[in-house]
Amino acid sequence: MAKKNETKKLDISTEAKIKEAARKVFYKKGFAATRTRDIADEAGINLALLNYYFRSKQKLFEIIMLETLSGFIQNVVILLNDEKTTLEKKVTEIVSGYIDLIILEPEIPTFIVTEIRSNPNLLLEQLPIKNVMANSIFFKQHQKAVADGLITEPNPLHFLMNLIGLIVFPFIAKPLIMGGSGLKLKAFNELMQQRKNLIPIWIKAMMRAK
Amino acid sequence: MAKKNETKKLDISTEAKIKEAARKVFYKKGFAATRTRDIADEAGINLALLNYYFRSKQKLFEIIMLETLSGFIQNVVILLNDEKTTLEKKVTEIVSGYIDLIILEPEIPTFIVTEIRSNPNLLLEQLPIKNVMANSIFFKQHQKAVADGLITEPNPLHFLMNLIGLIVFPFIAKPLIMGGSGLKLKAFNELMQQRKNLIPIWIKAMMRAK
DNA sequence: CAACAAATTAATCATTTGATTAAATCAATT
DNA sequence: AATTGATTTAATCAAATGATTAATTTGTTG
Repeated sequence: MAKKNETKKLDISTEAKIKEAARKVFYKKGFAATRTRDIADEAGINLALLNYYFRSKQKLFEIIMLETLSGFIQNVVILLNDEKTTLEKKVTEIVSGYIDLIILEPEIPTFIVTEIRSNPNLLLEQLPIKNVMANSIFFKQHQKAVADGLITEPNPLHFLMNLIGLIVFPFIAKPLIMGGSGLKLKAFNELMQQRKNLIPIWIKAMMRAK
Repeated sequence: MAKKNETKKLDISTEAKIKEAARKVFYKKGFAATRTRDIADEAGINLALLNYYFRSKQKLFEIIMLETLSGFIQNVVILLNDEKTTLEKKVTEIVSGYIDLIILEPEIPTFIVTEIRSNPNLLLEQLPIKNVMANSIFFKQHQKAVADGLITEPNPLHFLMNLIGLIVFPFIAKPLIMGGSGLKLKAFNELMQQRKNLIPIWIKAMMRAK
């Protein structure tokens, strides 16, 4: 076998081409509906090369899935563990960061939702979100805000579900929203941009409600 | 051909058995990952009977999908067009109705999201949500509440996205939430039950925020 | 019961699809 | 140029899969 670094340029070029094609097709259609031939065509390579570089459709998928999941979730985990930011600041950063990210890659949320359904265990146990979350700065700050009477609902899961839901749900329901309202893509995205300002205001109001 | 009513009992029995099995498997795995043999096994019938009664996997799927979609969406459309209820009452009814419904059939939201991705046009154009929505009582009530200064954000789409998102998102993200928090199903459902009371309070607070 | 249509089954088909193989090409090294 | 190993291709395989067919069973009607 050739050592990777001796032919790195070419390796990266072909291997990366396949990976990018796979990402695109998997994002759009999901694992079950994706044909390895679709990926090969999208990448402009011979079908056998896919198996040459990645052994199987499943293996290739797992690479894409793991990269996507960790990129998407670790993002928020890091922000939630920032000691230097207030709870309020965390909210605005998460909202703004996620909305921008999802507008760039709009298929990711639905991709994650769809594929985790088929295999909840495998993928979730790879990522140590459980421990990281339980000891997060966010949880401590939330707890304190509850103690100080600034937040009514004591369960931080509601806070998180609401925050992420308000951000992500419109993208997941995008086809329904666009179809049901007649909005075009540009108008939809403008609506999402508005939410960068609106969601933090809403969250603040919700959490104080009783 | 025998007329349907002459052998109705048996027809319904077998045909319905297949449909119920199809619903179950499609809900769980989605169209692409479902094998007609899975459905046949689940229904306890011979594979050929599926095609005998429904002509093809696609046709059978479309029946299930249409029933599911209209059941799920028409539900809210009707509530939104009730002249006799206030905006506030509409919120509590939608929240309560949907959460109960989804706890009974937890795979529906993800099923809809997944399958509309593969075919946004076909299915949405079958349902006349566009017209019904634009002229809904809800829209008028919302408009009035904005004029009266009771609601800050004038776009009713934000209202709807927030309401439905707060209800539905936790179910869509259920595997992630349960995996990330360690909650068991029963605890998760209790959390959802809490939200029947919480969401209306939150919505009210959000809509008045500025 | 005879006759006929409907319902059901077992067997099979044709395609699709993920994967492999063997040969060909390319690129670097001597 | 010859050698060697990595990369790429065309052809093909075997299994899976949606669908059909032909025969059998069941049920109804005259």
